[in-house]
Amino acid sequence: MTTQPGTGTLRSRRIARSRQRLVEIALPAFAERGYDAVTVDWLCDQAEVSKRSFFRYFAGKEDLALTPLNDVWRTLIDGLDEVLARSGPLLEVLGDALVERVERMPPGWERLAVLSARLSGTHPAIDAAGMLVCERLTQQVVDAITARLADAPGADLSARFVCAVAIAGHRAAVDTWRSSPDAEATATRAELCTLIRASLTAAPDALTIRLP
Amino acid sequence: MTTQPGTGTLRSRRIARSRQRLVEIALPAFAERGYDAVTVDWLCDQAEVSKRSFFRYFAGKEDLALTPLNDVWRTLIDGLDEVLARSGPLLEVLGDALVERVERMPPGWERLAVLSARLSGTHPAIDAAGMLVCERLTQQVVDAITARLADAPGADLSARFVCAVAIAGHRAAVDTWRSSPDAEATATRAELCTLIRASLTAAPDALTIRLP
DNA sequence: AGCGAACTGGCACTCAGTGGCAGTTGGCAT
DNA sequence: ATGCCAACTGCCACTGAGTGCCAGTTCGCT
Repeated sequence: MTTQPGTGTLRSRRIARSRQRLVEIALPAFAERGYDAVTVDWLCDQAEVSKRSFFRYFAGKEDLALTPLNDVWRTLIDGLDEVLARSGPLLEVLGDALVERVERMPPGWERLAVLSARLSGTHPAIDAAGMLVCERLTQQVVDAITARLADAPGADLSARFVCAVAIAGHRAAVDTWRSSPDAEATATRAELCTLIRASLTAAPDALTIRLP
Repeated sequence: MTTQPGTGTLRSRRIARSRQRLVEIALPAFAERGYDAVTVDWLCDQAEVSKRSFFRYFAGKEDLALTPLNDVWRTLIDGLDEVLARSGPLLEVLGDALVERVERMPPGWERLAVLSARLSGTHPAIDAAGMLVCERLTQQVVDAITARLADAPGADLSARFVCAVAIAGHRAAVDTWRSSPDAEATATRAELCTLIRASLTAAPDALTIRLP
């Protein structure tokens, strides 16, 4: 989690700083020397964190690699109650909420997010770890929706589809975003938000595409 | 791959038999003693296959665990050209093709598929590996569609959404299927096919679900 | 000031997965 | 039938991710 500095207890700030340091060291290193060539042991050395603590901070090496991207989903999951209390088409509500979270990421998020997105493009295992977090979101949304819309038949299935589409739209947007020329230096979160909105508004019609 | 016995060269049949033996030993063992408690080394001992060969046959332990389910997707990917040559709504075409592959799985597939599906429900890492194969399908479909429908703007995005929905529908169907009482002994592929069809026909409307 | 809970580091360990290489075997041309 | 070659196989040593354990530390709270 990219906790804002100056929040919470001394302890939790120390943890947040260690996490941050690890991410800040890891992502450029992955980009430069390759994901596999950078070992967890080396990272821990650099960041002066014990390996044991590393695995207390992150669910694994892949989780570390995806921190910037996953933080978006995680903050969405955290605030899900508020989001699902809104009204309107679920897909729109989720899309808006997603964009909001991206907008609220801490400054400097873009640079790391691009690196993270590139890694997930080249390393299937990392990509898979990313989908896992999304899957957790889906599960939460489905649970909440079945509770809230208990009377509507098939609401759980609908919720699943909407999440799948939201996630697919986000993925498509990120793919485009990270591939823009010189993205690492110049890509902005505003661009990403626009891409997300664009793909999600195209979604409903997209489903009817036909083969000739 | 669940290759039919008696197909191909002597060599490839031996490989297929070794693969099959590993799956047949592994899935019940996973179910009985837990995924983590069953080591690759032990499996290789039992199946009389060297560890080195194990990793030649399977992309990893998770791949082994998902063989029955992944085989469906893999055969779909293999025959994709024929499938995309059909005409009609892409979602329907994909759904039909998916159901066909399930119907054509070798006899006895159900029992292993249920075990596989249960594992993927309890072990996120396995689940993730499963999504990876689906991701490969998506990629292929997107590529093929952009080539075929080069003129239609946003066809690639549409293809992505359709795949996402097809996959989500399949997942939902499998979840229900594997949870039916005594599934391991009694679940049939016909039931699964019905479930898949049912969720996919519900999909287009599902996207419009609203929060109150 | 000092208690208790939460966190930390270090170490040894397990196990998935890989590299390298020598030995074998099936496919195939003759 | 024979023999060659490429593909496959087994074996062994190795790397590196991730975990269990436990004694020591640190912070928050009273």
